[in-house]
Amino acid sequence: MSIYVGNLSYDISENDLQSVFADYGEVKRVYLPLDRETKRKRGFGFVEMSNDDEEIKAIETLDGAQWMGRQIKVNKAKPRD
DNA sequence: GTTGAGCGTT
Repeated sequence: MSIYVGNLSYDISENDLQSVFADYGEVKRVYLPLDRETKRKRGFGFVEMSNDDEEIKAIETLDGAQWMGRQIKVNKAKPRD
């Protein structure tokens, strides 16, 4: 299972994301997709935790939280197609 | 500023 994190500042890094979610459990993977052509950040990212319960807890706690001056959105991510 | 990649046979 993976987590979708939206409404992020374009100024954050994968390390920033990892730091936030690491507070709820071990972060297995973090990914900030860049625009395939411009290489610029798209304002959202993905996080995977080692433990699903901690992952759910992180989603519930961080969704709608104020972070870097923005109210972030956190949800269970959909698998890629 | 809201759902990731690549051009390959795991």
